[in-house]
Amino acid sequence: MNKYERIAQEVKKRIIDKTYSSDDPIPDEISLASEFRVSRMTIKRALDTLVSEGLLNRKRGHGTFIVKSVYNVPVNVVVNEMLGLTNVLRGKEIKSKIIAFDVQFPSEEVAAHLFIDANSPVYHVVRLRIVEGEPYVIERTYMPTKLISGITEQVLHGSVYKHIKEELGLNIVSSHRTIRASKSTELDWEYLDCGVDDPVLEIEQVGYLDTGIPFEYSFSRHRYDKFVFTTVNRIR
Amino acid sequence: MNKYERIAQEVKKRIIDKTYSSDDPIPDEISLASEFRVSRMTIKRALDTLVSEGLLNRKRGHGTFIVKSVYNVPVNVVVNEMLGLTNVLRGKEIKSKIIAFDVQFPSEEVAAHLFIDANSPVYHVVRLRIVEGEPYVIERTYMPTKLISGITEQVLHGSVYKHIKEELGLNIVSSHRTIRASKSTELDWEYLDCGVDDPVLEIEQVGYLDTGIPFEYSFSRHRYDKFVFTTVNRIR
DNA sequence: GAGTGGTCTAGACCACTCA
DNA sequence: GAGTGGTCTAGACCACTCA
Repeated sequence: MNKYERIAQEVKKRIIDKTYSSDDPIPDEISLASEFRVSRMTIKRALDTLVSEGLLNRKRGHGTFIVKSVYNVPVNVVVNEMLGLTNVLRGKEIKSKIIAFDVQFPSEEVAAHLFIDANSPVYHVVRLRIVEGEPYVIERTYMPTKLISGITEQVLHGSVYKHIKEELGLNIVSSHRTIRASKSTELDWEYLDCGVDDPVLEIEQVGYLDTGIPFEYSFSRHRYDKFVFTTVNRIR
Repeated sequence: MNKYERIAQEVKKRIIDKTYSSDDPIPDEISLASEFRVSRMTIKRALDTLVSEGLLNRKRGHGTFIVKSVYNVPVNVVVNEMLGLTNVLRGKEIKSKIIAFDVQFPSEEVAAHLFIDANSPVYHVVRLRIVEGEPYVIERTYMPTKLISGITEQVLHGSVYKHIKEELGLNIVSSHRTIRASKSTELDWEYLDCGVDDPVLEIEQVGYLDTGIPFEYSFSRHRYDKFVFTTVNRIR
């Protein structure tokens, strides 16, 4: 682990166990640098990560403060699903029901999002993910067969992300997401076990490899009464 | 403007006008440092901002690449509404219809989110924001009267954020948001002019001042067929 | 082995806040 | 004026990628 990660972790610990009171600023950067025997830039880097996590708040000329709401941590769920469900819900029992699995030519929309032409085939997968026996999400995913090869029913019953990383040796680095409310459809009623007039929280996502190439275009549909999406925004 | 902001802007320009081809890496950090006559750390800082905007992608030992999807920029809307609608939609005609405006004791939920006790009064405001003649969003907002004083109908017809900044001299720095799909209610049918079985995209938000103190707790409800929320995620 | 980005240093000067 | 965080420098060493 890097110095700045180690320091961020330690400061986070001190915030949570109230070694640092939320009434006063935490120690200034120069003191922290001397305590941890690192340069001030490294302290700054460590605190940067805590600021972006929403735990700290800096005020030039004044100090670095603990965000008051740190203590009521949200219960939410849908936040880093892009690492793959298998990763996010580690330790829970995850099952997948394959609703559709075929290869097709991409629609114009799919081709545009995956940055491929209309003649490059894509996998089309619809899966219901079941967590601890409860229907969790319906995922509709498109992946270029050329880039993401070797998808089988067996892979689909496990983790596609693991297959991409470990079998194909590719690195997933980022995703662009669009979140919307949607009317529920027959598929939702049947598999998410939701009411006919229940809405659905849909997350549209394009996932990118470290090469900058998109590897998946997907739509994840969640029950409106069980899932929310959370973010921290910071004005600069 | 700082050096790193200026450089980020210039590099962004070169990406968009294709001075840098998306097939090759952009120039390495040492070359950029020498071109802009700054240190490598400053280049790094400039590129950091473009990486977090989703335009660039770094690969250690290899180079810095343009994310292919840069060229199809999304049309979306709900992304930085926290700066206040008046700010985000600058130049457009924004009207506000005040549906409710009163002072009340906070519910347990409101008190907890605003970090106040049950005896501290809060403003309770429900506004319909109308942009270019179209209903845009219904906002239900709670603000502690002690912290955010001087709210009047006149302020509510303009920008509350402007009031907070310019009249009260407070600095808004961040917000925590929860996004969900919700069933529409009578209020939505009436004011958002949506169908009885249309869902609504709701954003729950706690806004923070630079002191770390929450100043508003709000719920913004948008038509599901006109609004989406977008984010960029990056795995570290 | 040459070239790349990642981390880190030990300083400097500055802008801002508060007393 | 003392104390704080913000920006920036000119280097160093390292881990990783590719040929």
